[in-house]
Amino acid sequence: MARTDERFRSAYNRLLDICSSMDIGDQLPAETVLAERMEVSRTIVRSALQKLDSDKLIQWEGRNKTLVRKPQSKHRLEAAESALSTEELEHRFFEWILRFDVPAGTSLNVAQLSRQFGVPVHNIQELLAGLSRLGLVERRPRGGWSLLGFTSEFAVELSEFRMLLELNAVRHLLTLPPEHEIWQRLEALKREHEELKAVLKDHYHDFSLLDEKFHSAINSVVRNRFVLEAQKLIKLIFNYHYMWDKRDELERNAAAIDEHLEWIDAMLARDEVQSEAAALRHLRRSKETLLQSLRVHKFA
Amino acid sequence: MARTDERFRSAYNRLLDICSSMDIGDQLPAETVLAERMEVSRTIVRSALQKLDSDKLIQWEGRNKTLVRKPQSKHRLEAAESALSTEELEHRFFEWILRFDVPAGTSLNVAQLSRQFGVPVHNIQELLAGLSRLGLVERRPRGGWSLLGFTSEFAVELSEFRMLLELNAVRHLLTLPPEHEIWQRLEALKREHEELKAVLKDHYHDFSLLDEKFHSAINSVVRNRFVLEAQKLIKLIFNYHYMWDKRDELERNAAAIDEHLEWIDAMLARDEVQSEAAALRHLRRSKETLLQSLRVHKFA
DNA sequence: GATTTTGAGTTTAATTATTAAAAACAATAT
DNA sequence: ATATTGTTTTTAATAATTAAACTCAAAATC
Repeated sequence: MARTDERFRSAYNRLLDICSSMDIGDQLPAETVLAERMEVSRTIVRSALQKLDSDKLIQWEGRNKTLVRKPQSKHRLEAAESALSTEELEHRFFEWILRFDVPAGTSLNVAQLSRQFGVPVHNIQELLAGLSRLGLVERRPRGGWSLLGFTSEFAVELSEFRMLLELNAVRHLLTLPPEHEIWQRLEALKREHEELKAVLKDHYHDFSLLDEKFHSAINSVVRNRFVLEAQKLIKLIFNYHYMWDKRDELERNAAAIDEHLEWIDAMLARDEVQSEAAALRHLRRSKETLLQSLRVHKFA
Repeated sequence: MARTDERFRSAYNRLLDICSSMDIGDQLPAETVLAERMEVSRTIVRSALQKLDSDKLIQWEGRNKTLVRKPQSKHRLEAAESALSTEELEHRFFEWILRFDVPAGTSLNVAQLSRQFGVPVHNIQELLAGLSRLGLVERRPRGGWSLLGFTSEFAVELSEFRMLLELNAVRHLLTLPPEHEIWQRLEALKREHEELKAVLKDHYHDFSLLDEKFHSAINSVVRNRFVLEAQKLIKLIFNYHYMWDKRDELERNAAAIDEHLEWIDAMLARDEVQSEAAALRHLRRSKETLLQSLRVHKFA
């Protein structure tokens, strides 16, 4: 068979809803109106009307579409569970790779991944084609794909790229006028860091959320689609590593909070040199942590 | 039907060549050896051998494959002209967009592009899936794709991203030791710029090549897959604009050469402040040129 | 008579089915 | 033992298929 009639099914159900809100004997609006309202083509509207007619829910003659009886729940068509969206698929793919430490060089095959994630082969193809542009996977000469990423070189390069982007964000941030909302956000973040620091022993798990919030704030001052796209990947990878590298979590988070605070203070003082220095210190340590967690996993 | 037997046909022809270079009564090598030499799977080798056998060109019994008679040109299978490679396709796609000023928001349809470029639908799908990751195209809700890029915002963001990357490269370059090969390359580039400047009136078209060479040299000191990937796109777009924006080409190139020379001199003098300033001056003007050429094309 | 709406036919595109090709495995000959 | 072949299984590219969108002419309504 060819494409699914999922679009038809959901449109039909929406049409039932429209019928429900009408009285028996009322006329349904014109095909074009329905098509517009339901955001589908007239073709779908017509086939849905046809089904309503043959199910004796409406009487359809020319442009008269009279509601004969109110639809009941038994009339609804069950919608096939919607497949994962592109973003969900991507998320689950990374989750799989990071959680199971799928090693670089692993050959990926489309059919197997398609089964594993319960999505059409097509979607996997597109995902891989996209990731190949980020240098994460590679098409092998005689068909098939091969996972490249998540070697330590990858982590180093990603970290360095992250430094590049965040240092740029910091430089840009320091040129913003005092009335810019970022300064308030930084003040708030400073308070949140101090609050968490006070109760860290019992809440050190909360840091990863605060960490993301902080870095997002810094990066938010740069509006650039290329930077944004890169940050998506960076966030994903760093976050996953935070999630399961549990060694010395308390100590690491305590150190990170102090580094953040230094960094925030330097920015609030509009001190360019100190800000960059503090940013570098934190980003370098972050890179080391990522690298170390990769090593630990490799030899675990 | 499913996939073409193009691979088989070309393998068969190559096998005929091998037979031609042998004498009647000779034995063909083992299947694995043939497969390796011809860079195809044994499956193909075996089906080609089968055809040779049934065409009475060889006698095949177990591991004896005896050449019975020499193949003639009539035995050759005609091969379908080979399709474009992924990179060629990408190149031609950008060429089309930039040359015909395909406006942002244009709906792209896979079947039509497939015909236009003479490649299977499949390849177009993959190309678009990849480009969607760069924010150049977008999948539309009701199927199909839509071109996003090449608005002036895109040009601005691309230019700014380029600045970010090249300034980073400059900073990194200045930390390299005197024995690094980049310094010789810069000296050579300086000479080339001066030579071209002397004869610019008659050879101003040669600048775009030198320009690419110069920027590639600067960027070559950064080894990072994300940076590299971004630079591919940047190079492509800037180069195309150079290619057909012919207004004031002589003046623009003369100015650019002077900017490059200032920049090179500052780097050779290991002057960090001057290098960055010169780089910024050139990159800012470059951005303006790109923007202007976009405007001109839009209202032409 | 102009406009809206419908009917029918055509085109486009997503997905499945199919087949070529590759890979894996097992058996046999050297 | 090792090299080679025979067989089976798996994978991936593409053609066929069908849902959905689009187009245009005819008919109905105002």
